[in-house]
Amino acid sequence: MGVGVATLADVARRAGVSTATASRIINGSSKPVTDELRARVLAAVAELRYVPNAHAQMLARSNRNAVGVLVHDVSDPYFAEITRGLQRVATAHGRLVIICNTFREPARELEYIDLLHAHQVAAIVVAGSGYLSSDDETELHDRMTAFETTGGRIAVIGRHSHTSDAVLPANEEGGYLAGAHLFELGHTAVGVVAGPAALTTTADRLAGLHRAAEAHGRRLEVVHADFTRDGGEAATAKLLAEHPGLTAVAALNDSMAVGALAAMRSAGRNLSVVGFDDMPIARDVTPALTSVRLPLTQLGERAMELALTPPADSAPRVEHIPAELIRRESTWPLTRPS
Amino acid sequence: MGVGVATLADVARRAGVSTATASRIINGSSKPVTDELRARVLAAVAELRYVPNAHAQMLARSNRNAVGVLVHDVSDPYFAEITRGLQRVATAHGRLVIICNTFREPARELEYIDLLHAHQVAAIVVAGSGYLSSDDETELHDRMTAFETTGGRIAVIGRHSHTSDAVLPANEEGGYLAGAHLFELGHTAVGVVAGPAALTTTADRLAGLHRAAEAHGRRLEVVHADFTRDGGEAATAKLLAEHPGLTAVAALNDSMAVGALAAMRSAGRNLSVVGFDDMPIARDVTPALTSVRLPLTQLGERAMELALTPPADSAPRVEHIPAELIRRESTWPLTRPS
DNA sequence: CGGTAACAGGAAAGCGCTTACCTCAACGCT
DNA sequence: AGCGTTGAGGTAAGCGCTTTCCTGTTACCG
Repeated sequence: MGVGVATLADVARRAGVSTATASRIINGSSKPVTDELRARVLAAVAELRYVPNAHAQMLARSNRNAVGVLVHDVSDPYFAEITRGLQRVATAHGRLVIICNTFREPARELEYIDLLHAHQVAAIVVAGSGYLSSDDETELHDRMTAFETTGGRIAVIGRHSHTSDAVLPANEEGGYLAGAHLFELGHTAVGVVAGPAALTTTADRLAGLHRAAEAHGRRLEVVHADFTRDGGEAATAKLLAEHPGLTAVAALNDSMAVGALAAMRSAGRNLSVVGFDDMPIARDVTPALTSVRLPLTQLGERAMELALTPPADSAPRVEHIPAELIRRESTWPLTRPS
Repeated sequence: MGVGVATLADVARRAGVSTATASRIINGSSKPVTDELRARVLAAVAELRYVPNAHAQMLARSNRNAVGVLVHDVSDPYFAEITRGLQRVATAHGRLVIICNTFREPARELEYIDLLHAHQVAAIVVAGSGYLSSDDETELHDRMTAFETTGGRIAVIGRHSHTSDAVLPANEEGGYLAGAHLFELGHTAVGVVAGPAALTTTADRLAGLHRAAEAHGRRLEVVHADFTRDGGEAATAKLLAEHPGLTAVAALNDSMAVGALAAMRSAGRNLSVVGFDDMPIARDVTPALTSVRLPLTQLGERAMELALTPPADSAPRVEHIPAELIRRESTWPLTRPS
């Protein structure tokens, strides 16, 4: 057993057939072959522990069978959930999924787009908020179209695009739902624990919140921080200190909401809080979080479906995924003792 | 711009040079080239938006530059954390990471091992508990050695292996820590919310718990369920119903511990509970979970380090990663009103 | 029984790169 | 002047597969 990998030629030689025949048998081609030879080749494959070189295969038959996925961080429950949906349908289509974590660094996004392009993936799904405006964003757009002109398909999730298929969660509407809920409970002084200002997700959710505020003739106190638990804790602490009169806060995602709960606990305060995304953790904290649910898995599924389905015509397809308010125990009418 | 992808030959033609020269320039080979030609080639690359075909490259220069990772499910916080560590060091070594979710299905593990093998990855890291005994396990072992004889390297995390490098979390010791903690607090009737009995992780942690029980002359009531929050809730409900005298429970991971908290809440009971893994959620539930901490990220880092470092000699290397008990508010002395 | 169609299998041309080897010219040396 | 060097670039042989022809058999038909 030499150090070299066994090749098709080795198998063919051992079975006393041509590489053509060996290839046909191994791939279950439609060409008819005697059982005799089939057996010999299969035996050789087993004995040599032959595993075909995927790169050579890709090169020879120039079909693309993998799909790439760009997410900020699969470890983040938000993206984990989306990724689950992506994987499900990709696997159902027999595609291999290559996941790339960009950690919200535009440079990494560019790098990965090229890398996936180089690997001849059939499609790329870009999940996650884009930036409101930046050179990187247009550069990214460039690379994406370059990929598309080679026959690759692109679908984006929660990122505005005028050229690619997109599936958009109802961030603005969800923000409105959260705001309306709080105002209808009678709260008049509400704070917002927002994510990074440059992200479109933050902007969209905030817009919905502001629309609700205007509809009720109120205004919001907004503090920005990272979309993390600790970010939420810090932002809430700041809100509590600077605006003691607040009776409710809206967090732009559940991680931040959990942080908000922690901040309130340390401050000995007890405001209503509404989260966003309805992550699994929402029902396990105390009080259980009222939250705006986004069907994340479905978001992923739809996106992958778009990416894998050839477009009917050239116009980019857009799908909107609705949001829904899930009421739990973290919000209550203003009259209740705070 | 035809539908076909631009190739090196296209670039060379457009720049009026040979493909050899083009290749050298693009890859920054050491061979000297006039600035004139370099400029022409680079211009052609830009104009054609040329991106080299990774498969052709892999085939030509037969070096392996990617590494594969097999995990049960990246969405699971436990594996997400490990994966983070794996990625960090892989990226530091300039390797591309291919993540494969096996969803604890042995068949999928086999499939992915072959797939990674076919893709000529430099190494494979298998993360996650193996099965106490099964045909699949030996079959898996077979494929792994097949991969290794072709020059690939393998490292496993938390899975016993006599042939590959391994990094082992202190599951048994951690179990002992959890048990000892409870017994030292005076509890005498403790239940265990365990994961699937067939997993080595369950077996190891349970072994530690039993060792602690014996050391204190006690016995444990064990119920098995899935390693999930819902599994933990169900198992705890069962425990509560069948053994009303229990005053404490040890959950074999934090997800189950969270489920245990939920079950106790619905049952109106209030026992001490100790979790395992010290996931981020541990500090955000009420009461905050006492838990056995395993440095998961480090586990991943060490494993990738082993996988990427050629072994000094042929003997498999084994690293042990210690566990530590983190005390929070979910455990208390028996004397306190339950 | 000659002719043809269906069959089994092989030869070889790529797929898009990298790289060992070769060529050609200009240069410097004795 | 003759010759070995060196510099700059090209030629072409693969890397390991797939697949399109192409060849030699065998079976079947009138």
